[in-house]
Amino acid sequence: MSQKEEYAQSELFRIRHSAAHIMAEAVVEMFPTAKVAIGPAIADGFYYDFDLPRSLTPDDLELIEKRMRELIKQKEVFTMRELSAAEAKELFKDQPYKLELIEGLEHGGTDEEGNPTDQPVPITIYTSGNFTDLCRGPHVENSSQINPHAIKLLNVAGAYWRGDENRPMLQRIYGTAWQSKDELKDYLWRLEEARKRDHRKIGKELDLFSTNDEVGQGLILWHPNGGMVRYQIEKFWDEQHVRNGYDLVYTPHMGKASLWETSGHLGFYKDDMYSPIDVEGQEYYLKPMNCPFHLSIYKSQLHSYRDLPLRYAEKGTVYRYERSGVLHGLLRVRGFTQDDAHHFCRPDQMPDEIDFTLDFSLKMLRAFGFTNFQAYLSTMPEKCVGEPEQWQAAEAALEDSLKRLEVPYEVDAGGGAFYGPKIDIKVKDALGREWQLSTIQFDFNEPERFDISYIGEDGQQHRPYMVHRALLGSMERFFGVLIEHYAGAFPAWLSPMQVAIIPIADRHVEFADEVAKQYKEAGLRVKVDARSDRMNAKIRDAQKEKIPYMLVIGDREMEDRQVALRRRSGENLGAMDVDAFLALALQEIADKI
RNA sequence: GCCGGCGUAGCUCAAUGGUAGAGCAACCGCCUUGUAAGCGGUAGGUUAUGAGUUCGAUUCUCAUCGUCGGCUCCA
Repeated sequence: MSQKEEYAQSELFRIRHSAAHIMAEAVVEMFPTAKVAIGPAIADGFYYDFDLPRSLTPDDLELIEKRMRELIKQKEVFTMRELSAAEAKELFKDQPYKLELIEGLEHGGTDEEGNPTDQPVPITIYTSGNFTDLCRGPHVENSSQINPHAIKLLNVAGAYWRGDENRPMLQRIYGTAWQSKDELKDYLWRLEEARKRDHRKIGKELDLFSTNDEVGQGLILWHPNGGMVRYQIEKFWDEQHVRNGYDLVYTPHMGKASLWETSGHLGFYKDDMYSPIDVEGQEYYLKPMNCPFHLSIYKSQLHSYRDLPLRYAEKGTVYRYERSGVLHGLLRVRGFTQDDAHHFCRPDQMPDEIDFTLDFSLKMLRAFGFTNFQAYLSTMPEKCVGEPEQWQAAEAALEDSLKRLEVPYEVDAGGGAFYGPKIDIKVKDALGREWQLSTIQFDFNEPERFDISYIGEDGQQHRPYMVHRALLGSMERFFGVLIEHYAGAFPAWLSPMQVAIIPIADRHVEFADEVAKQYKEAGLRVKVDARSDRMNAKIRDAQKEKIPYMLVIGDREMEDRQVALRRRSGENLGAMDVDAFLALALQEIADKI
């Protein structure tokens, strides 16, 4: 059973779903002309969509929440009744959204949660207190099972009816509900913690990156500190790729319209691409993907079956149109650098190639401190290109690799792109949140379109398998996730500044400079805080900058040519020889801790 | 793009229909310091941009831009 199904059957799910009804009751009481839409339980809580005569304010939420507590205390009983479509339509005659749902239930279509239903399903209503809702349940038996001190309304947001931007905009109230007050407290703490770790906030505090009105939305400026982190990531990435049989390639930021016609992007991806640029009467497009260029490199010469597999890797910067409302810090931008690669292999190499790719992917992610993975295998959709045998072989290879490497996974049957099946890997961060990073996708479309081939043992042309993969996803997104995972306190190997040397008084600065010079020559990123401030102030500033090592130098240290090490954790290791610290730091950096 | 909120100094935030103030940061000076803020001073703003209402707008209205929470989509 998937996590989702398990949740749907849990007590907590019923509590949240019921809380949504109680909330609707309170809202309808407050706005008798309200039209109600849908109100499901979701991860960590619930929501309900309403069509209301005016916009809700935070004050309204408080009133509604207060009223919910009163209603809960009235021990409202949830009673279910099945009825005919005609009866239901009469009952909800003033509720257009409900009528639409009833139509759907009657004829098949989609249910309350948007899942397709093949055939007419029984129509049920639930009544609690003065509120009756079209609903298939399940609910708690009565509202005393909802803990009035474990619910909280969180925010209001606009939401289209059925998620369709051509339909009316409704007001959605999000709430959370738990079994105990402590669980609620814990959840609110997690929300607060997430706010503190927000990469946009930390990005500003640590001067990592910014965006700028004049530059444009969704375009990231990497400041020196962020740039250093990125440089370290990329250096490691390059080394690992070269060591693992990749060829590094570099390709342009734009290409002629004909290239994108060949690749098919102008057919199926045009909405995500920017308007063409006119160059001497020819149309060029900024690249939304790197594949056509890698395919063009592949095509630049003949390939023998002996040359395969070939792996072209590139940190390729792409541009995709994103609607202004969806942009979000580093996580959703308009220009970003994918850590992209395309593998070309023979059919007989394909399973090993997938094994390699998944294994390499996990090793890379582990190097950055991620240890919890969840994979999603998406298989053949109804509308697709390629031969069914190819799909089956590819899906089998993907699934076998997941099993062999013991990655927990769920299958999204029919969820693949039209051009091939894929594995998406999500990592869990320090707060237990999931982020999608890696993706390993087969592509049965572009090899055809570009008509790529290799010469087999038989002297004939054969079509290779092509796999598209990104491990970190994009540098921007990955950086955002790293910032939140570490709350800005990067491991030493990634820290923009690794060592802060803190002379206690002016007379120690000269020795501090000497030590700094030695460390810099050994490859450490070091600064001397020579300001005339108190040592305490310098420590405080270094802590706020999240510098992993602080070295205090006073009379005693200078006398013995030592440094007193204080770690970012607050741990004070006392004085040690200048060389001893260097060895320690270099070791920890090499170990990526 | 759409619905709603927000936009005041580098940062975090005050204030008012009569042209703005604090803390931190910056700069200058004093202090020469022992594991998370020593003290004093100086400077810094066309209150996002544009238009309108008004004797007067930073405050009210509208538009634009940006941003935040969502819808949709995804790296």
